[in-house]
Amino acid sequence: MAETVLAAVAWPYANSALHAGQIAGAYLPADIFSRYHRMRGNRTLMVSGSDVHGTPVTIRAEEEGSTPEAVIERAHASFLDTFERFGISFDLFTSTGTPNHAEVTQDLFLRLHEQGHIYEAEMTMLFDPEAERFLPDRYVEGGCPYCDYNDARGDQCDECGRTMDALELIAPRSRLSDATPEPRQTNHCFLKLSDFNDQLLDWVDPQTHWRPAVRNFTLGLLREGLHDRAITRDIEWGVPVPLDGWDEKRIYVWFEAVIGYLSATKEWAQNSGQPDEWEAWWKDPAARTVYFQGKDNVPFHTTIWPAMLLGYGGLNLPYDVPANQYVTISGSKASSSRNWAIWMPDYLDRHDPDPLRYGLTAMMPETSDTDFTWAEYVRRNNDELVARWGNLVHRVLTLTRRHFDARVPGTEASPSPESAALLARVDAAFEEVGAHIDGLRLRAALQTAMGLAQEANRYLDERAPWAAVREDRESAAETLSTAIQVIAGLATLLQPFLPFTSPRAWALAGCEGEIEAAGWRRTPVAPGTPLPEPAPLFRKLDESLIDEEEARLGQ
RNA sequence: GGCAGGGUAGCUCAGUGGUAGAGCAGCGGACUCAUAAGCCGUCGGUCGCCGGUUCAAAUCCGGCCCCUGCUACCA
Repeated sequence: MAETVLAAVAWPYANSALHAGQIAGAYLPADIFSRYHRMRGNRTLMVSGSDVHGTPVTIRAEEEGSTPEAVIERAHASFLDTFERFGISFDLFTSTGTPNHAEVTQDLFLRLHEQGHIYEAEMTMLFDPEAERFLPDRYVEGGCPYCDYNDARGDQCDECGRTMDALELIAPRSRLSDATPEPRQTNHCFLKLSDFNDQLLDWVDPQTHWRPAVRNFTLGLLREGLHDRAITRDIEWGVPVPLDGWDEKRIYVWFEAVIGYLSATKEWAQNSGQPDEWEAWWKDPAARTVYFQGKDNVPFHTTIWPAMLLGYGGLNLPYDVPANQYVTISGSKASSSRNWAIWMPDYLDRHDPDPLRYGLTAMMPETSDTDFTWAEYVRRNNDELVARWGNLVHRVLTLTRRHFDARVPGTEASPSPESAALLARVDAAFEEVGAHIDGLRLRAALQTAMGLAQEANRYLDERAPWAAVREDRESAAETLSTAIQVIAGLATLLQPFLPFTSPRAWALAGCEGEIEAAGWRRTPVAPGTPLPEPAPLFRKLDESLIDEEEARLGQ
């Protein structure tokens, strides 16, 4: 029976391009997962969008003498371009700036307000008298109250690592104007998270299929007890608060952005001409909603968003939040300010998408941080993609072309035991790889598929069709025909991971039509099928690339 | 400080009670269809340290050391 699956992917903040860490953390796993489920014939929807509100966008616009709209338009276009060129197959990548999103957000806000889960209260915030605006904690700097560091940020001291309240800073100053911020009382709406603490504990505790790090961390938060949080701000750039007398304030981004999963589904349904279709993912209890995130986003998706959903009522809670750990680059944490990152637009201008998709999947940080190095990237490309998989395809097809007139060889002989065994292994791999992908064990899934390429190479060496063709043409025909079937199967198994090169391998093996439409199964290729001229699937990379790319880091 | 993850062959890592594994690097071999790729064999580890449970521990328990991340009213 077909399943219903929603891949809800992190909303990137619209003030810079995407880097490889974000891709490995959320977009690539979501894409592999979604491609697999589509091929399986499941009702699959993958959505996300640009997170466009909040202070950083406004300030960026001011620095550039531009407008928030211009800043986010540029970022949004960059995201779309990256997804297109890297093969991240969203069904909808929208933005939190749409009228639909504002509508859905306000509906949710009002319902929670009516139910008493949102209340109003005074709070103290720091106000910059020169810039005439309230300041987020990180826009205030000053002396750290715990150590003697003088340039601590209002949320955390970079020197000693302690977190603090911005009001604790010694001699605070605004990062916008250098003025001394003054504490001011201001009225805000608070989400009563404490209402949901017990319900959330009861819900999270049995989620044993969650990754241990995600579940344990969430249980820790809940056992400490959730604090109510202000969900409005004194800013102009954001979704208006749908209450009388609140014209000067906006709904705060972290409350609003997570609602994007729901509003994006609704937008997709409207676009598809069936406005009620969104309910398939949000109201059918059998539907699975999977939230792809980096580990820094776990609290929002395992406590705050579920609390909002519980308060609203009638909508599905997350099925899983397979948050990934971080990818470090050559041993150091990625950093925009130090330009220590692999920027996707930059990468895609110089390299092919599949080798990076492969490399990131093979080292995906599913349980702990992992380190990306260009040396490992080149090695995986040359040893695994070129030598193991690409070469398997190439050697089989060139042999067939030379000795069997570029057609899938026909054979009278019944398959040898080795051939039957190999085909059976490929067929069995569909369940095995599928189960790994469905369980978000993507490294294991890819390893299983690539292990078959190695088996196929071993099979070829044992059968030696290049020698057999001289004394036992039937045997060579049978071997090559089998190898072509195996290649067709492997192309399908690898399609979720390598969507650019797998269709080419599929076509080289004589398959016709769309690989994804053929479904999650091995497609047989009939004897006599003409084969196209073989061309390498991957380019072997020169070692000099390592030094060139490393030299770019930190520049 | 608290919490979490990790410390296994030169390198990157898999392995959660029963004679230590993979890939790469090194060495050797047979082969020669292929982007000199592929295949086979081999070298190589007191599984962070100490103690405990057990017939049996990398695997369970306790303590300690080291690394990384998180610690949410940043987005």
